[in-house]
Amino acid sequence: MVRPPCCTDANLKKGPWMPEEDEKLVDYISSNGHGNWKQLPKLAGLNRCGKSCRLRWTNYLRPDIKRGTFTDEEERVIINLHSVIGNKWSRIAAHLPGRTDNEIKNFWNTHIRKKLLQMGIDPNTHKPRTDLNHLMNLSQLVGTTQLGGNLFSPWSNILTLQADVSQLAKLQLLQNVIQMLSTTTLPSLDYSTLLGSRGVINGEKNLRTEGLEANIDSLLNATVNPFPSNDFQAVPHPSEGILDHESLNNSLTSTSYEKESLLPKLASTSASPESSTVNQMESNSEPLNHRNSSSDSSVFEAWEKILDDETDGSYWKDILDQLTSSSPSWPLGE
DNA sequence: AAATTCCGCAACCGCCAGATA
DNA sequence: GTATCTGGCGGTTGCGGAATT
Repeated sequence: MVRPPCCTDANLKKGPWMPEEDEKLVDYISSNGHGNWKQLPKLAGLNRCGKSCRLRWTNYLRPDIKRGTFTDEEERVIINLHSVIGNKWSRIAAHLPGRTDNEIKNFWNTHIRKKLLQMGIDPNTHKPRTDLNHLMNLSQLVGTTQLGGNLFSPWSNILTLQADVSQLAKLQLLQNVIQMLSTTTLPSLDYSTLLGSRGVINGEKNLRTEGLEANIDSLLNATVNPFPSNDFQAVPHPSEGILDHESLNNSLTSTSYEKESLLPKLASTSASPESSTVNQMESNSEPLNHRNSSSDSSVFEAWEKILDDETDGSYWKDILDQLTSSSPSWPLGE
């Protein structure tokens, strides 16, 4: 069965809306509601297809639309939700009153995506970019002649530029983490444990008894702000795993709700007052910082220490800023 | 000052899922 | 059970203004 296009009438107007068209649409919906979108244009005296009217209304004319730049908080919410559910813009929009899916989608594509890339984070996976080309390019750009088979030597070259012992230690750690990320698969987040441990949704729902049809959006509310900092932060704690859609669904469809999480706690990556919410929730429950990999523990511990030291949450930004200033043509693009 | 390139955003397109006859 | 309709969603396009050369 092949559906005909929604708007087959070639005489219907397309393109930007005129103020008088907007006025007609608003007037009609204000007094009659939108009802059947297909009938609406005719009833409202508009030479547009219903779909176009619906889009204009929902994305622009609706009275509860919130316009203007996105706040840092909104940005964090978008990033965190995106890390969980991906490009589900309407679902993300449901968590941001007054924002439309289209607006969020545009904001993602024009701002956040670039920002993540500039920070060396893959906007699709929300993981640090570890592709070899990226690192090899970096190597070439800093003029190294001593790769010596060590794929991570670019970091060392940068270190010589910085000549900073503190940075050396941090970058050494970063190297270890990247190496680990590139050679091992991060454990999937046991979402049910996470939720249980956080006293999900103010105790309004007991997921363990209400079953797996649990309201995913409610779950998302509980994880919407894992990086409670005033600074932009998208780099996940290396030990917290990625809240990808698959693992979310796996957790939601798994029957092993009682299994112990393999993951360390969801680290608050700053010491900002806002982080107390997460910390409080964690303190009310079983600690999640159990580790089953002793070989990784030193890296994790060091990482946590660095994060603890980074009270302003700007560690990654600083590092990347320094890297980019050392190498003006740092390959930021894809 | 003019030409060109870049960027952000509104709008369109095609597909899908749910509702209904 | 099936065909059709409608609304909704996500990806993409193209225009207009800003920035750069």
